[in-house]
Amino acid sequence: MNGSMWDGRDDLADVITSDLSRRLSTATVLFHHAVAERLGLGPTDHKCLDLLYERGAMTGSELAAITGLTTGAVTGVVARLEKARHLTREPDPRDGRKQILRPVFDASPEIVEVFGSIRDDAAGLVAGFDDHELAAIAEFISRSIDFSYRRVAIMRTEAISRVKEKDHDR
Amino acid sequence: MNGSMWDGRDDLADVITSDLSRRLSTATVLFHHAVAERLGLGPTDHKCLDLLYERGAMTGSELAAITGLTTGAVTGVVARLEKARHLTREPDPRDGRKQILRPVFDASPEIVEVFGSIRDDAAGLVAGFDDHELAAIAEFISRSIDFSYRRVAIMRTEAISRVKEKDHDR
DNA sequence: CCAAGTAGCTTAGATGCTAAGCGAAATAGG
DNA sequence: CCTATTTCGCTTAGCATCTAAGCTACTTGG
Repeated sequence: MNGSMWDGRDDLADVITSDLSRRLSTATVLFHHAVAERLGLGPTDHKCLDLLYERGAMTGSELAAITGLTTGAVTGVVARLEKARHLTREPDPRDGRKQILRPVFDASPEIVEVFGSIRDDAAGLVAGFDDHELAAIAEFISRSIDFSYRRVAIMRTEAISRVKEKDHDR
Repeated sequence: MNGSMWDGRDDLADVITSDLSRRLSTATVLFHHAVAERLGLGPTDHKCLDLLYERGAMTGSELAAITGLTTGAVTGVVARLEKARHLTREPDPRDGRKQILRPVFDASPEIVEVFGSIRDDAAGLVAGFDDHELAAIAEFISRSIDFSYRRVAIMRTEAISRVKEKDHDR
């Protein structure tokens, strides 16, 4: 239960990939949901907004493709986020069908308060590590990000080829 | 966009806490949701099941406290997970009101297939790191888990003291 | 035994997602 | 230039799931 009783070599690697990463995943999902509630957003809205912050402006159909939502759901997400002033919509000058969704960065005092406090706390995550250790951590996180998106893509394509196989033991 | 062009000391720490952790968070949420869909579960059901796997058997009210769900929502979650054979319910011999929710570990071939493939892929996450680097990574993940649960607890208590302040610009 | 607290379930209402289909705009082919 | 196809975002109907409130059953303390 404490965090400092590992001994072996490959054991530690296994602990990271099997146990720690899984626990971090669950904790992250809970955290993400709590932040969404704190901001008055649903989890889906928060997820979409995060993607807009990370990747910059994009269209609704891109957002649907990344999140796996239908375009109908994205319409609702965009309408709520726009009403709450978290994004703006502009028509694409080169394609009249598209609308460019642009995240609003001049955050409200509400958001500054929440994330300011979080950011201060987050400094403790990297306290005491030297450059070499930080580089290893950064590399691990980068690989984890790639891993997640890679597996999401694989699961989506599997889902397509699996089509419909429902009512399997009702 | 590539993952190997950092130079400074504290810059790297900032990149980890501000940028990389956030991107990992978003990727993790998408991943978690995709796994849930792959298993035929909703995101909430999957989150609860993960908690049961991690922490072992618990009661419904504990699950509600950890996830922030109402007890009514937990009732629905438990009913669905039980029907899908992901958990069993036993009455608590010492308290007739409680029901002990026990996760089922003899997973279906479905689950073995999904997570077997994922586990093989995950081995690449730690490839090439030495013991020292792995220890740093493990420590960082442990801190991140603690961080997430700590901030969730803080946000929940803030939400209580904030009570009702709705309809703020409809 | 009775009062108060706790655990889980039920109900009503609201929200948000999917699936299917629409019109408008861009592209391809003749 | 003109039509056919594709793509984009929106609308609608239906459904799943969450919250809030109240209920019953059980436990605990006087």
